[in-house]
Amino acid sequence: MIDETDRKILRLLQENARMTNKELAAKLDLSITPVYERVKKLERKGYIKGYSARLDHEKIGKGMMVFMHLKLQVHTHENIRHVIEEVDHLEEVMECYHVTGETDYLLKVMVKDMPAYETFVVEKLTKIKGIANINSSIVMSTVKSTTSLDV
Amino acid sequence: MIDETDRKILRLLQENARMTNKELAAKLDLSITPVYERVKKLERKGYIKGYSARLDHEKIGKGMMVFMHLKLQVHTHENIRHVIEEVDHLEEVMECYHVTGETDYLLKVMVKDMPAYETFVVEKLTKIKGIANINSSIVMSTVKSTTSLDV
DNA sequence: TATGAAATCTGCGGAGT
DNA sequence: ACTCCGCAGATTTCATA
Repeated sequence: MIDETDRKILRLLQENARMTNKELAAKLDLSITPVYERVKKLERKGYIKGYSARLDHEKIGKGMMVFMHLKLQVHTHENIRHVIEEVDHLEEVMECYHVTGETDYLLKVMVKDMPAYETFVVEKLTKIKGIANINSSIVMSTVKSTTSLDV
Repeated sequence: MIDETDRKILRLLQENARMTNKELAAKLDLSITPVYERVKKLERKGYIKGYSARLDHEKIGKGMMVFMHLKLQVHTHENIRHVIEEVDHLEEVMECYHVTGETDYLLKVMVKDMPAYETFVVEKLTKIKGIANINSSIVMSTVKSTTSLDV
């Protein structure tokens, strides 16, 4: 199990994954060695799965975000497996979840702009066999977006 | 503008933000100095917004994810501002978008489990004035989840 | 906790395009 | 002017006691 000090480390590394052990130690009022060992332990035990750079979507040409609700035609094991496999390969699909409710799957899609979105839908998504229905919610603005969980 | 070398750096840092300049240099067939300068430039120009540790949701007690579609009662400027402000403060809300379609806002919510989810809905979300309707999609499984954009 | 060697970071001078 | 390289002092990492 992890204690409050570990949780503080996780909080700080969520905000800035490149913070040095020295900086962490200063904020936690510890010496460098125990911090170093705690971070290694958190990585080893899988609490920390990795470290990512957060990029500016607009600047790198992914200014458009769309949430797409997919409904399957038939819920056979084979059809589900096929759709999942195809969706998984699409680079525009950042996230895909099997959800409860009206629809079966929820996709977060990121593309450059509206023409790119149309191409994605026409050339890729609708070519996948087994999808009965697509309902899209285009993101007009981001009210909140964080990757930092409340540890 | 950024070139192919910069894009490679972005790709690599999206996968592992803690990669050293030495490692980056080896993969890019460059010496350490230009890599160092390019990374600093990408940070300075805002292509890189920061670095985050990716945590294991289950392990840190956020095993349940729910997408919530909110519809507002009235779309006055004042009501919108109020709802946005309240939602922004909720630690369970990881993301909130203003979207097109049937509903007004889409929220990604992360909580420990079903009781925690119920508490969140009853004690926090439904106490916000101005929300007419909530439609929830509970995540049963994650088919795909990546933070790495196709740079 | 503290020490110290190894690795890495980081800024500068300089060369090539 | 831009991007590269190598050098060297400062800083950080990480094993050891």
